[in-house]
Amino acid sequence: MTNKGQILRLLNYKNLLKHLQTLGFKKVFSDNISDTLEISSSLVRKDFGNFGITGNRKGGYDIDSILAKIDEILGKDEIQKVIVVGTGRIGQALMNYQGFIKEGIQIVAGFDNDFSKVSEGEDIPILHLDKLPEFVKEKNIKIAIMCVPQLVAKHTLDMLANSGVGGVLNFTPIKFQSSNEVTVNNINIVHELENLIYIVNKQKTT
Amino acid sequence: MTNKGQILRLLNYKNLLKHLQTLGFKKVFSDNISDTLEISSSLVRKDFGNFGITGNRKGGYDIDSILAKIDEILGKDEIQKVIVVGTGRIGQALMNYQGFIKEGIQIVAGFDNDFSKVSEGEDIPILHLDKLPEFVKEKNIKIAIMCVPQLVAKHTLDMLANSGVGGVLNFTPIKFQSSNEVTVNNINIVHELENLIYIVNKQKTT
DNA sequence: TAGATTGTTAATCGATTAACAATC
DNA sequence: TAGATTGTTAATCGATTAACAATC
Repeated sequence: MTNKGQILRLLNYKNLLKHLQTLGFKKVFSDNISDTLEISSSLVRKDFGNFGITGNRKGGYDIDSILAKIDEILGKDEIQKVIVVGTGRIGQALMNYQGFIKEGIQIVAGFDNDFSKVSEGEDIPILHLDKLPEFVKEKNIKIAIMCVPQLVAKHTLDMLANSGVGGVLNFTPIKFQSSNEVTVNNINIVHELENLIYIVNKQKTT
Repeated sequence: MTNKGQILRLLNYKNLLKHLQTLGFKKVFSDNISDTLEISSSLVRKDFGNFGITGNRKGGYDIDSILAKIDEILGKDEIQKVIVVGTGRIGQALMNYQGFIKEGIQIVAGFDNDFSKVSEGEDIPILHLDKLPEFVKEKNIKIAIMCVPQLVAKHTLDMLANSGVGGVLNFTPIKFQSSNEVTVNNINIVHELENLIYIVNKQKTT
């Protein structure tokens, strides 16, 4: 019932509706949403239907109710603890990214193989990789962001899976498949950029 | 003819084939590729067909030829100059990311609104945002990575489009639509993480 | 009521896969 | 030749959209 893009779409609905809320709107029609997000109003209504969000014929949907329902669907009742593995530039940038906390995501620690990076006293401590399995088990960590060098990516992923992490957001250039133990979502920044370059160059020649 | 995921798939083929090349392989069958990448061999052959990559019945495909062809398709003959707009933690991490250059992508400058960030003498200079339009025109920049705060994202995108940039890789949380002037590819890290959290939490309860 | 919007079913669309003839 | 793989067409699949009855 839930297809791949549906949750990402739900998050877009959420962003838009929160914006409308700050503008003082109470009600919204599927048409309003479809105009802004450039998808059909049918899809908006279908998504809402799939997730049990109901409206009033003629009256549209109540923004507060949708937002409450979306948060319920996403399980926003408790803070999600996330670790960052690999504290190079990108890892550190993500550790300190300010956009997570208001979505209920808390980066609780970084991990690195390099002892000189270790700094246990900080707000968000950086611990040595050796301590990862114990930390994950003790704190019941389910989600990790992986920003390690390509060469150790496979090994790191295995370590995460063996420690009980269930989901990994993978920023390394290696594309991993999800397994029974661990769901991997791959973000390949170089590929995204190359794809964009391709599109732009094609446009130029058309 | 070229559909949305096709170029990203081509980049995955490239990665795999380069790996096979280092292992000493000369030939590859569509079956080999499909096994590793978890797509059907039909799709591999169809992609190759669409891009004019031909093989030999029985003999498979020649790895060197495919790689040459892929680079040709991607337009890898000249270095792509890219700028980074917004030099916060993520912007700076991307400016210094080592993975770009071997794919022919060169970050030529960063831009920031904050004068204290400006440092023109560096390897990759950070210039003030005011100098962006002139820089883009002079150096004929077509691609920008945008990592500015949400509040100035819209304004920055407009500035980029007006300056002649044709493609923007957008890391801000605001989802922009592509227009006639500028193609925008959005990467929303928070949404990717929330999506992953959703998947992992659902698995747990199933 | 008349008009407008939801909820839902059927139609469409596009991407992927299966199947198989051609052929090396 | 016999066997295996490409190249390509037809079938399938899933997601999105169109359409419209129900109804506020």
